[in-house]
Amino acid sequence: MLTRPRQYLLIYESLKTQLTAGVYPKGSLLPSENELAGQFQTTRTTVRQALTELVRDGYIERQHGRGSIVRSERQTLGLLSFQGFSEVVAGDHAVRTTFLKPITLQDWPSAFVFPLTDTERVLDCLALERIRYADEHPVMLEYTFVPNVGLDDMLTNDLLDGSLFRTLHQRYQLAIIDMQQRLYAVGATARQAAVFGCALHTPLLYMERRYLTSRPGLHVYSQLYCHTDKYAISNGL
Amino acid sequence: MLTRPRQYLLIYESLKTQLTAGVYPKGSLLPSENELAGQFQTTRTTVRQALTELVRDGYIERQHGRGSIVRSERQTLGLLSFQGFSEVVAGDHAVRTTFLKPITLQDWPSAFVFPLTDTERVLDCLALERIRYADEHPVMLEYTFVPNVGLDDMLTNDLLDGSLFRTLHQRYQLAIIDMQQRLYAVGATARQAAVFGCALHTPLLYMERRYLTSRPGLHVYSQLYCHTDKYAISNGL
DNA sequence: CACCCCAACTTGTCTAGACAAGTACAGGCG
DNA sequence: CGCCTGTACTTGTCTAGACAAGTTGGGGTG
Repeated sequence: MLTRPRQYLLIYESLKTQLTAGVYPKGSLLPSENELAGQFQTTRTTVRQALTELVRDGYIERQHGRGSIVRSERQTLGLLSFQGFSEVVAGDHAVRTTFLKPITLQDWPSAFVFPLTDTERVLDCLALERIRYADEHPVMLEYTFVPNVGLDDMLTNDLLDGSLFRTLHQRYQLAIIDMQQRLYAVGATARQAAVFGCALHTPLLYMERRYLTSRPGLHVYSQLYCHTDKYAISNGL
Repeated sequence: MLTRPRQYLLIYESLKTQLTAGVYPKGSLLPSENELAGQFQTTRTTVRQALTELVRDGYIERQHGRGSIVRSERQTLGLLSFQGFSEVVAGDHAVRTTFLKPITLQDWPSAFVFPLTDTERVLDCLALERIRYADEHPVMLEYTFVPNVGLDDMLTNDLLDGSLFRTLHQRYQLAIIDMQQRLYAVGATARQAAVFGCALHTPLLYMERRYLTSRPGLHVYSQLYCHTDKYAISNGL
């Protein structure tokens, strides 16, 4: 009564598993149809059926004469993608970051808007307060909190290329793998109006972001206020 | 130098012409694959390639053991979840959607905020105007534009489970694989204030979103206004 | 009449090839 | 050095079958 397993689905599932596991980097090529046919002991037709499904699902693209190109490493990533500040302000603008105050080592804020994990609660945290400029206009006010897992010397060393995420990744092996956020529109407070040079109650974009890292139970948290009159917050659009 | 005409495209065009001319009544069956192979002096494989294209374009459905059915009405099923509205409003809330006006088939808006691809420019578009409610409070005003790739019967058929993305994927093989967006905070206009029942100039979150699909050069576009006083816009946080 | 079973027909899956057409790269030529 | 060209490799199209599996309808049986 068992239904015969369909080969092209087996191949499809196998490749999909590898793709979501990140076995093939984005932009790289899958093995050719002939190679796959050999690996799975079947014909090119059947392999092509599996590859067609992967195209339909958006995992790969195909290019005549070239091969099957991996389109995304992890289809499971959320829709709201995360990027650094320089990729986030729409268009080609000169971006710059200043610190409102030096990085501090402190307790987690009381009444923190994010729930902490048990791992994080027993640690103190690094706090960053930064202003981001596009073409010398202040566009973003960012408060960032990082659990202090041996990051003490970040207090004295500069960030690599000015990038927090690059520093965490290259110097501390903490990779950012996903991001969750809540979005609000709010009216500017007096302090924010002063920073952005705008009127009181000007609509600001307010984001609460939790970045998931490669270490379970460890996150980077950010609260961001954005002045979007001149510059949108974007990801690739 | 003439490129050899591709047989499956000839068959595809021939059938499409007959379908749009109403040669086959809705709900009736096309000639079987073997009959078509005979008519076009080719093999079943080639005929199947043409029929597969017609399914992708939404002209026909296929039923194992029965035949190729000319599209008319459709049933509801399936549970593929994509990041839709219900997952996007933070927390556990009863969500509901209403249409401000019926879905229309129209030209692309003049001065459209999104640049169109060549593929899209030659098509007309489906326009949706929807209000989203959380716990019976209006929280989102959404204008969506979909290039009309054989989606005409979306004008008369309901969305599967009320979900546009689910409908596009299951009924039209259009998978949403990525999203790009620009975010702004803006003050509510009179019209928006009326929809949300808020004061004029209340800060609203305004998003311009481009959804990439599994078909190159085809996108779904949305402009969204969100009232975030009571409900944040979130993804998983 | 109601029911079941079987035959004929349909689409789905798969094989084992062939040739066309696009791509990448090394090697030779100017 | 720059350019072209040939070759190996890739995907795209197509043939001529085979068997599996789902649907339909007719005929026989109770």
